[in-house]
Amino acid sequence: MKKERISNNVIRRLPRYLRKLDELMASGVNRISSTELGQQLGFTPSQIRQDFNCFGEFGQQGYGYNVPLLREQIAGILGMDRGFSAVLIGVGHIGRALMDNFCFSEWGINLIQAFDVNPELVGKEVSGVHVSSMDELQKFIANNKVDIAVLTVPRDAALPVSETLIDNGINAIWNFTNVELVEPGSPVIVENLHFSDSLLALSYYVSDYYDGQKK
Amino acid sequence: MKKERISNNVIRRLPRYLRKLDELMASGVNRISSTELGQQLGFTPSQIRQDFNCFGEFGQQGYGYNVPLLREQIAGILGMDRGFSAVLIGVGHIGRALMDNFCFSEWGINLIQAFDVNPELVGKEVSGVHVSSMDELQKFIANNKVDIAVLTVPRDAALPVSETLIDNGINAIWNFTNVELVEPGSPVIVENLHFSDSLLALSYYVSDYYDGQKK
DNA sequence: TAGATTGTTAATCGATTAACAATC
DNA sequence: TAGATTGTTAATCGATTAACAATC
Repeated sequence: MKKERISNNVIRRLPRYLRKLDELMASGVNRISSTELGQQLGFTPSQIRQDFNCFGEFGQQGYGYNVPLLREQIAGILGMDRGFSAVLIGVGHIGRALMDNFCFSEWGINLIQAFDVNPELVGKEVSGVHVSSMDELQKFIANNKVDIAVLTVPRDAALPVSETLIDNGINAIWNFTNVELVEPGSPVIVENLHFSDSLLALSYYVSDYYDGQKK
Repeated sequence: MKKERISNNVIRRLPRYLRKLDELMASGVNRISSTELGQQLGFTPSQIRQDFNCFGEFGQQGYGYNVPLLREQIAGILGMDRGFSAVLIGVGHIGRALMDNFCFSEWGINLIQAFDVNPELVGKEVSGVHVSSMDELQKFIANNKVDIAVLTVPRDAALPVSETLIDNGINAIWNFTNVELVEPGSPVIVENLHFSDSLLALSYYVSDYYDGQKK
């Protein structure tokens, strides 16, 4: 695998490649060219070849790409085979939605424990995952290898909880709280899923569409 | 307002500006320079000035930017004052999480109706929004101005439901299904919130971090 | 007026696209 | 061998950063 710094743009495209390749595999396609793949994804063939070549030579001249092989390569690059473990903090609506419906293991992540303040939830199992009291969070992190914290607490709890996590050695947070958790330049890896940012971008494009119609 | 095509990168930064400005207003800050704003957001002052100048002259030389005024300008650009209406399809876990916890009105969107196939939900109110049968979806769209459809149905229903929506004139979809809804080049505005793509990007950065440590 | 900070042009940097030799 | 398609270099395009005149 090459060592040059991979741009964020490339990283963001990898999961889309992965989903498309899964889809192709499911429909029995074993081989695909960058041209065909580009048409299906809306990318140029050049871009696809450049993207893959960031990580090595996955194709074969005159043939194209072997779908299952390429799929495995990309899964490896994304760390899906590393057995990362995650804990979920905040078994509210979104937390529960993730536990019940989002298949962490499909993406190579083990959700090993959940935490909540609600005494009615503590001690129960939700979708096969044990819910512990927030009081036990620190001890759990200290005694278990936890690679990722999924943060689904209410807005007000976001900052204090994230500070606890970071102070106890958590280095990566999947953030659903719509709150910026760290200062710019922090070494902690925070992946934000800011629903409102997404909705506002949509709102902009809808506005833009209506404005275009008027003319 | 200027007319040049605004790049997607700029659009994606606008909601972050908005959140930061709300925060500044809440703490009573009335005026800010591009330098200070840049430090707080991790952007360069140049970028901030370029971004704002896409839409007009919002600042004042020698002074900086008026926080409430700038906030209003950005809210307007994002279409928050247009009174867009939305319907939500699929009152499952994620749908419910949005209805109960996500404040659509805070972002200028009116959630006017929800739809589900489950007869136990149909006719009920969820967080003040009426849940109708999926059978009534077509009629409702025909008889009401609906700007945005929030798609929170299970994966299998994603494509058929989105086709129904589009066939009935829906032009913008906020997509939580982790499924690509339209072909590349479609005129329909789809804003994807692909949880798995986000998690995999995080997984990549965690892998990358561990690889860096090893050396 | 002097100082501060924008608006805007120019320079740089990086990402995408095109082209083509290498090779299966 | 001929055809296809990659890997990779070069060209283009666009986005970010720097610089500075305009001006509050």
